[in-house]
Amino acid sequence: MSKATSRSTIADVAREAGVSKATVSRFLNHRDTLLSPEIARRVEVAIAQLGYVPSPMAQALKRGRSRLIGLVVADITNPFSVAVLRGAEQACREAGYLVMLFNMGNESERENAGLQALSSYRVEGFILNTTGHDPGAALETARQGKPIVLVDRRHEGLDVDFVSLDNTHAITVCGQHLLDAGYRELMLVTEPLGKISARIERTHAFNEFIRANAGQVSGRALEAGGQAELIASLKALRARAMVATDGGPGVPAVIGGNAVVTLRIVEAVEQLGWRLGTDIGLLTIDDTPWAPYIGPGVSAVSQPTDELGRLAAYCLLQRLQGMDEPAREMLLHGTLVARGSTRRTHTRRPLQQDD
Amino acid sequence: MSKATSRSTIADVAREAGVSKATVSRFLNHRDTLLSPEIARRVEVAIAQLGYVPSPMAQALKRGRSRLIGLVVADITNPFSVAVLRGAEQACREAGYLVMLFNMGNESERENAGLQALSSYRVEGFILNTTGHDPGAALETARQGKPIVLVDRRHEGLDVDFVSLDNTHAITVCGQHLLDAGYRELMLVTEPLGKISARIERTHAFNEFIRANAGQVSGRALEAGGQAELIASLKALRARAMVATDGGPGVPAVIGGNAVVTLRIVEAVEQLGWRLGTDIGLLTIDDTPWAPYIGPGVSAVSQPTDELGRLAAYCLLQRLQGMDEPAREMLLHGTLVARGSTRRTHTRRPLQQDD
DNA sequence: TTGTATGCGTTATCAA
DNA sequence: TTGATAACGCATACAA
Repeated sequence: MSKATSRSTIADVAREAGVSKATVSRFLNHRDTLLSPEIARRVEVAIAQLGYVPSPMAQALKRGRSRLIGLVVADITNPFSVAVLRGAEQACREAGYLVMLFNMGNESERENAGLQALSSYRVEGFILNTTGHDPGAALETARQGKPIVLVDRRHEGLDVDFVSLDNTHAITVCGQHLLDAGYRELMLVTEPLGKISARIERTHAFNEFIRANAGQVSGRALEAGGQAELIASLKALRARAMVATDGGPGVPAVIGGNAVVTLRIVEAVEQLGWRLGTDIGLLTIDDTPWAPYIGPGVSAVSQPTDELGRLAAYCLLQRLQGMDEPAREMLLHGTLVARGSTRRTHTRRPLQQDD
Repeated sequence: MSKATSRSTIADVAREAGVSKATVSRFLNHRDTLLSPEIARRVEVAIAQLGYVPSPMAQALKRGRSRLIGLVVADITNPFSVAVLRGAEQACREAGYLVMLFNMGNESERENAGLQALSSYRVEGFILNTTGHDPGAALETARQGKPIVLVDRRHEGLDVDFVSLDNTHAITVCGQHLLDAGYRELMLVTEPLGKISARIERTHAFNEFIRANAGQVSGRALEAGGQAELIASLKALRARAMVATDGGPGVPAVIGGNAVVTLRIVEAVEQLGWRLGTDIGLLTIDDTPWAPYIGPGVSAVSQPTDELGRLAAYCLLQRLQGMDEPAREMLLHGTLVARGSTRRTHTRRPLQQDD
């Protein structure tokens, strides 16, 4: 084992093995070729003895390749971001890359700062899950030929690989499920759209669904600013449902655009004293571990988050290996998980005799 | 703006400004002293013109200081880990450090791999939220004089700064609250203890609380393995509470050791058809955004997670600045957030007239 | 097959 | 006050 207080270098190994630094380097990089078995042995034991580990920093400096991938997320607090991070990190690690994370904490101004910080560490490529609100650094990065993969959110004017949930499909699944469950008055609630493509696409898809099924269903989309506004909109929604004339029992349904806004909807429903499912339907995009236990269970379209992260990493790795095809768009389907919040009648399991 | 396809170096700046590399370097590092205003100006504009940013890699190589901090978390999926990460990352960034994250994905064997990977990048210190199951690399790191701060989980034989929730206090707060709410039969449910200090401490504190209040309350701790075992234990608990004779209504209460296990308890309670609060009390350590909306709301002792992360970072930064005091232990208090799950009677807010 | 020498982008030591 | 130069740890072109 090493005895030194600071890490040993390639020079230490060379001295220990009685060879030159170049030989050690060759052992490290071209083990099989260009090396006599005897020397290889000596180097090998020296490395083991000193516990030598190459310095990626020095390697990066010399090679111009850092084996680092930059991951910038808008908000690490969002479970979706975390899940993507997990998948991406794992895939990168398996390919010999380490992920440097930059969390913007929902401050879109920090986007450029993040890219620059990671850029200065010479990361070889980026996975971005950001607003693209301030596209300067990203565009510059792309212009420099550094590969970028966008996850969940497109950036205007940035023509690069894009990995995301198929929002149109997801919303259609939502709408159809609500239709099948007998809801006739729908509302999509999202956080303020801004330039966030996922929210915009979901809103478009929702409006399109309503238009396509105009005979059976009506609905509108809401950008939920404050909580008061949300509550007012829910009341109005229910009022509209009440006067619906096509035979339904007048129960409206809401689609939550993501887990965060869904929690706000749940809060509003609670404040109104309504029961999920019976008084109002609720369906959310992005399933969470706690969704089954809110009220009668919150129905959800589950995103393949891990898969999205892995896919993003794979795309990036392909680009790093020189692939030069036009920008790709990879849309994955979500899967519906129906629970009590979209069942217009449901009973709580009764207390059992032997309990 | 830069016109180059690859980043400009200090040499480019020197050429552009008509000075030597050394001068540029001095401008960067000792701006105020040792520099004539005229030259400083020239360097400044050259830097701006080329969009020059120093290479932290090269700096690290030369200085032996990477300005990198390694953060190893047991499971990025755990909201607690994320919250700590957030706080730590922010504090580090404000101090000019970047955080390199390594997620172990709950595979304790990867602990050494993580430390070594980050170590090879010459991170200057570590923040660890890991099991310490395989202490080799951590001990070696500490021996090399690299500072380590432990968060939430101690490592056997590793005498370094430790930042955590005050588990004894938290459990006492839990116990007292349940006592005040009239529960007399208690159970602490944790995930398997293993070598995880937080779980062990909470269990000890719980047993101690029961002993200290033996006259009023009884209880036991459960390491919840499978879900079936958990359900059986809950039934047994309720049975014990039923026969309690001190006048109470025979309602037991459970303390969930963390958010993850609490969700399992919620599931079990649901499967049993019990109502939270009335049929069984529930109190969890670590508050979450969804806790208010599970049943009548799940009571919690909220951890100051952000604070914990920041504090860990501060401790580490102090060590990096050469502080050489004995290892410190910083325990922060949690705060109780009482909700319906610890109210033995509670009514859902009724449907309102004007809805 | 192995060793020598050079340079990656910086900082620090020396002269000037 | 400024400039030339060596060194950080490594990989590679070239020489042997």
